[in-house]
Amino acid sequence: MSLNLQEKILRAASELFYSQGIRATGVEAIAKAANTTKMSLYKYFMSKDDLVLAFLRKRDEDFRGWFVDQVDGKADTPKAKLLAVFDVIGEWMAIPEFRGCAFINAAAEFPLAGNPVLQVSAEFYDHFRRYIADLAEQCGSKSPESLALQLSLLLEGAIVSEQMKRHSGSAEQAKQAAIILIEHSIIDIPDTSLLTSNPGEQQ
Amino acid sequence: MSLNLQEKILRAASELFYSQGIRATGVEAIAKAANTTKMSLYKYFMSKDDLVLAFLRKRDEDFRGWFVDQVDGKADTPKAKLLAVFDVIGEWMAIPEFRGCAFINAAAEFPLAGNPVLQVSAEFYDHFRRYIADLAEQCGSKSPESLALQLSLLLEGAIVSEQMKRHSGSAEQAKQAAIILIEHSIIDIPDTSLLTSNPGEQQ
DNA sequence: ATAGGAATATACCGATCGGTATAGTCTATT
DNA sequence: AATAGACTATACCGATCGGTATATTCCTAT
Repeated sequence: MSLNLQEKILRAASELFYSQGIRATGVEAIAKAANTTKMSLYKYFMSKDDLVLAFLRKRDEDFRGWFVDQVDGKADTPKAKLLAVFDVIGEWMAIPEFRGCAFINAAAEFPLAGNPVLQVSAEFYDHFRRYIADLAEQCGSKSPESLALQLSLLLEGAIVSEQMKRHSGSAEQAKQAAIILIEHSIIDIPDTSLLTSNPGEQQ
Repeated sequence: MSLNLQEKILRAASELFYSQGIRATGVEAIAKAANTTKMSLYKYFMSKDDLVLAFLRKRDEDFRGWFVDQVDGKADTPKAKLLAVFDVIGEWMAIPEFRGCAFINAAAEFPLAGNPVLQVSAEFYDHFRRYIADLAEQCGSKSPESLALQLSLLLEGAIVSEQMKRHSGSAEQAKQAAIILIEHSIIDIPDTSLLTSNPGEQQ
């Protein structure tokens, strides 16, 4: 029935961190939202920074688990799953609580280079990209890593775009672009390499 | 020689806001960085919020101006410019001061729906997308708005990706994807519509 | 019944926040 | 030389920050 106190605190913190931002959320407000006090909060978490990392790590697990389940519930074949990814993101972006990606937001709030927050955020996207790359490989993509990175750029772009301006069709456009990129990565179309910007400084 | 005091304050604020984050930067630190005091700061700016908006609006102007100049310096034809966009972003992301997109970061720090910060950030990307859409139209793209949105998703994705993990080749991959999308948007390849995720629930 | 640990309530700490009040310094114009 | 206005220096305001000390209540296990 009632949750572990530690989990209650973590849940309250997670919701506030995500909805209001991390720096904008004080520990007093977290304790109040969890129906407890700062004393108990500091019994389970050494510091606010510790709580922030716990939030991000749990979010990493939860989101990826939820995400894979959603995709699996929508599609069976690898190629269909690769496209369903964009539908799942699109549905996520449509919920009113959507406030962008917790990891991108956290990275924006804690810019210092060696910060563990940045590290956890980078790991999340590594995991995410690995998931996409595996699907890409099962599709028969000729360079799964490249395709995975490109698709993840579309996804991240759609998320931050939707965060700044809601309902601008980012997810649909991302999916349309993904269709083209996926198809192009699977079946080769040899005569599209005639596009060069400045032939002299090609890298 | 020496700048307007108001501009000196705005410059100091801009650098600190961008490098450390907005909430993490106090007005006292801004005044100190501008070699002045809080009193003068509050003579020229009504509040910190006012200063934040001034920072974002100036950034909007400056960045877009700088960006267009860079692109124009790299390419002549619309199509070449469309690709040069990715080179410019790639070079920008390589400088050590790079800390992501000021507008995405600001949006992450001020999540409340009606916040003017969010509005200014959305306007920046509207302007940016318009610039891309104009180039796309001059290229003969069949749907310049769609292509522009797709390309901007790639760009925004590359920026946040590079912010979380430096030197992961985001800009190059974004450019490779852009080449395919641009080519596909200009010359039609009719037989790539055989890609459907779940035929029953197509939206 | 009672002891012990878990949780609460509350007050406090020093530091910093955004913002202001007041007095003094400097320089340019007359 | 005097005056005006821009700028500085500094102290202060109430509020809030992350974090702690202390004492009390509550529940459970023996």
